[in-house]
Amino acid sequence: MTRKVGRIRDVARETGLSTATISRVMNGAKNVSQQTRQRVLDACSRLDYLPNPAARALSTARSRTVAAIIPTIEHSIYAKYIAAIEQTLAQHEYSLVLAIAGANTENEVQAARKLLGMGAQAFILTGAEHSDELAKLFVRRQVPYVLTSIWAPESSVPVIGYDNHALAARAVEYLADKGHRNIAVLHGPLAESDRTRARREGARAAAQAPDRSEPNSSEPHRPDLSLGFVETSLDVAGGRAAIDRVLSQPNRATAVLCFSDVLALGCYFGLQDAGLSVPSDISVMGFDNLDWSATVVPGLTTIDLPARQMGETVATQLVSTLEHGTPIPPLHLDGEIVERGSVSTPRA
Amino acid sequence: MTRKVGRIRDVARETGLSTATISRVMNGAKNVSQQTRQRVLDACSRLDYLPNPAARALSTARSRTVAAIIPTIEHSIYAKYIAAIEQTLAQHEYSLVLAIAGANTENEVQAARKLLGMGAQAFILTGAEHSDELAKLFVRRQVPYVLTSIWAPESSVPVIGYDNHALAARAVEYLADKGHRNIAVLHGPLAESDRTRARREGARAAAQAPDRSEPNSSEPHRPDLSLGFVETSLDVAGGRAAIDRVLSQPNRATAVLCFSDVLALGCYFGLQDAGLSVPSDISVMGFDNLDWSATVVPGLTTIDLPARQMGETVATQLVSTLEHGTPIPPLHLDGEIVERGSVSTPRA
DNA sequence: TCAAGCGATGTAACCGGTTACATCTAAAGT
DNA sequence: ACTTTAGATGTAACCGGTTACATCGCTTGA
Repeated sequence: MTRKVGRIRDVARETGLSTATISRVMNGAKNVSQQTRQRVLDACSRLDYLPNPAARALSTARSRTVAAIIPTIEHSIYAKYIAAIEQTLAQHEYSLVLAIAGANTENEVQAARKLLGMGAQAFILTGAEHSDELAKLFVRRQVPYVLTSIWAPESSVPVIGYDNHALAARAVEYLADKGHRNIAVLHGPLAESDRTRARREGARAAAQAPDRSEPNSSEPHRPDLSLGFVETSLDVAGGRAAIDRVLSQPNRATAVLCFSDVLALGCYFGLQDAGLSVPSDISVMGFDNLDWSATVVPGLTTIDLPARQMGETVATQLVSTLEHGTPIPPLHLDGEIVERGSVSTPRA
Repeated sequence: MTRKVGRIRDVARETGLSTATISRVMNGAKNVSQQTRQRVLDACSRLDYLPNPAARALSTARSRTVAAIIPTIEHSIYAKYIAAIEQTLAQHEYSLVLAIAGANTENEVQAARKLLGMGAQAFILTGAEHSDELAKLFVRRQVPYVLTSIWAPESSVPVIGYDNHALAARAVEYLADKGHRNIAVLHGPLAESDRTRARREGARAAAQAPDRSEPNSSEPHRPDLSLGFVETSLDVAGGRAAIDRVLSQPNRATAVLCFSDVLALGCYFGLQDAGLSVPSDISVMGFDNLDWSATVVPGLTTIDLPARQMGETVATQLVSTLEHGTPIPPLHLDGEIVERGSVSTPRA
């Protein structure tokens, strides 16, 4: 039985060179004659040689692997983000190893251990809330990691993301500016996501902020703003169930702010069922700007989260830390309101 | 400067044992005394020792890593599938490395090369169409791989998936049984997906099949069935654009079969815009059974694809090949029509 | 003509585990 | 009492690369 796969020695034998030279060619070292290089490359393709990654990783102490631990992949916003990370890493010849940990911080630690034991050189986490043990694990091993999808400039760990608190506040202000005074806020399970909690706090803060309008303005004062929060499951069905609760409340909201476009889609169908139309009967605003939110009828006014950009940035930064030791600066990515047809001024 | 991370030697020194014994404990070999085992485990946690994966992979020639190359992740159906793979692999202490190759077979070969060069021990591919070079690569290295999301029992490579041709045919038959004779079929780019082409062929075959109904039945004959295909982009916007084309045709279809729920959602909004209602004016049928398809109004009648089950099965099979050399049998997973409210008999 | 310098290549130690084989001890069998 | 056997542990070769250092030959300048 012959060897399954060529080793560097085979290439060395084939070319009559030493393994050192082969290695130099494979790694693009410059001090190899053009002629030798070509001879080696020919032999490599003839033998279908590919360097053994484990051996390479062992002697260089580098695996070219980055790990991401995410709560779930079954949410388009994460999918977009993961795709961006993967593509960017691929450009640098790095691979992405994925772990899906749910919202459980214990799972996360276990996943991290597994991924470390698989050779991950850096970690991408989501959100602010993690087990202390996780941080210890990374620090002890000097593994770089970054927190994403949040913004916390004061954090001692690099953070790359958007400010959920501020964006939610901006959304509330936007609705208030449109004249809404009674706003229902729909969101996913609070216990599972610090980002959701940050958004909720941001919305609350905006509602309680002093009026920004001109002192003598005839506009009603912002402090009149009343917010009702509804917690539901983070999917279309959750949005649909939640809107029913909103509609059954005595003093009905004139606008619904959903902390995910997915919830907003659920609202659309719930409202359609109830015979109400958006935005003339009730305004709906989303969060995420998923790819379909421009297509629904009416187009969904929402907050565009820079998911793709976040993925690219994180990957780029991590690669440059790994290659050159560059420290990772905290990076704030801005979201923006994209106005479409689902929000109007409330009817008189 | 002290060592960053403990090595097996450190544990050996700490416990006064040899590295062989430590290794035995780490790998759960049975011929170690209970007492020694405990001593080692204590030392490991004291030193925060984790075996170096590269060293381990090098000497065992096993990386505990499985690669999946998928066309895109930004499609819920893939997300579900990937999640299932990851979870199943995790249960067996394997990791998933992901590459997103688009529809390009050249990309795929490159990705495979990269993943091999990263230590992937097995591959999960999507669809039937791949570069010959890819197969050569795997065969030469004796890397097991399986084709998914399709069904091709005669294939020489293990296949685990559903039969796109048959399912599409079943969908057409279902609509025909409901009385539809003029059906529009919406699908994504043909060039990008052999699965789409298989579905299209299946639909065509069903339309041309001899009538299955009773010889003396008063039902019109199946051969009267007329099918119109519309190619569009595989997203909600594509569905919406396509339905406009369908509506503008002279002899309007009474039912629209979408080869993805995502397209169906686009149809819903397009039809809403056109003032038509589902299913009384026109029936809509999907493909995928995404999580929201039960929630839209009316509920979407669609074909449930066993994405989760497929992911679990593939992962399980691959692990057992890697661990015990079990050959992978071709596995056919069935989809099923889930009836909801979006299809009715055409109006007289 | 010769030393210095440089580019191309070879030698061999090393990365951190695994494991076949050797060794040792103590219990069991005769 | 003496061999056999089995269980626990140690020794050291090996996995397949990388790379510091050594070597060699040729060019260059004094």
